[in-house]
Amino acid sequence: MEKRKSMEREQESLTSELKQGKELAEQLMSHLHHSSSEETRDSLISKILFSYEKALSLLTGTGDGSVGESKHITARETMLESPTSFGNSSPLSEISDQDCKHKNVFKKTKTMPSWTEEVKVSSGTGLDGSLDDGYSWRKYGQKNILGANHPRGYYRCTHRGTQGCVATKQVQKSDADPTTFVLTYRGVHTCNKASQLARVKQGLKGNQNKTLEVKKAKQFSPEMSFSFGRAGLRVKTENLDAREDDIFSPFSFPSTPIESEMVGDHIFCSTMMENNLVDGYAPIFGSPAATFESDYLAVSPCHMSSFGLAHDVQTSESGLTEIISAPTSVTNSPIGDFDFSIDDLEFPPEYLA
DNA sequence: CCAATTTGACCTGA
DNA sequence: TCAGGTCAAATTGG
Repeated sequence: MEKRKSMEREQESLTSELKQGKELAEQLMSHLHHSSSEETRDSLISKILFSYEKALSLLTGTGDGSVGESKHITARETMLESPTSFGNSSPLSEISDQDCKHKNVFKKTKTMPSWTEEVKVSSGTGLDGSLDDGYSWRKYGQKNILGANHPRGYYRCTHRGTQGCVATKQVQKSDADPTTFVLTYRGVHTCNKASQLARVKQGLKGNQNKTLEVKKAKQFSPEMSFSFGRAGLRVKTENLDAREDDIFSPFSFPSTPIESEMVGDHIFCSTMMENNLVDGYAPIFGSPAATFESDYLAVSPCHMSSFGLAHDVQTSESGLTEIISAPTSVTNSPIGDFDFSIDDLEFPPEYLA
């Protein structure tokens, strides 16, 4: 019961930090509209970041240390699928698994990494189901889920047949918030596209230390019911002119754990997840989370982004959960992107499709 | 014509 | 037995 109290306190602090972050963001927005001095804006941005970092530290327990639930989470970590089934294991092994499919389909998916994302789209954008994450998916099924108002769509990588890519994802509209989609990714992309993306991403730079921090935080999400997203980060650009294409960028999720950051935190989520899994059930907080893929990690500090409560996002298989929310006024240029923009990236042609 | 989606049947694990 | 996940034939769309 002690624990519960401390959790409540912690949540309060967190909420307050997040609120503050939101307020600051709003201030910033208004400053933007009134073309205030750059200093003012910078200062606001710094405050916002600080606020989020603080919130994050509350989550990770690296801050005031009031986070008492972390181990609990760690324990749950073991729910993650066999670390040897992916990550540093060669994708080929999975492919060969496929060879002996027939009846092994379910087994296979069970041994795959999986994580969940909650994507909030602004209403009226009609983006439903088209949350482009850079990979091409092919729908192979849809099911009504018990207790859910909306059906769940099942997608697999288009290159499954040609390249044996085993990545799959599920998309389901949230009951609570129809503008939110819960995406559950399973498996690692082994298709060319995956490596292309990886290469592109490799070109990005960032702050690795922060990345690790984010990673640690992300590890929490599934257990603590906290989700991370960029909502709070997207402090600005009320630029409603943003085209729908831009809308997609916030949704450029990591479709594969093998990938690292893209433009947002969600990506390392996958990466880190993989890393941690690869580490076996290594201690989350002490884990360097630096394994084979760590070179890809390149994230700007501000990707600490925001978190929200993800009540309904808990996934069965210990998926990582994150909320990526787009502000109602669709925008681009999340704060974390100051170092680069999507436009700077050379996406493979089909990526833009 | 080919690739993607739809949808009911089927399979599996709990 | 049932819910979730996948298959695959039929359908649709470019």
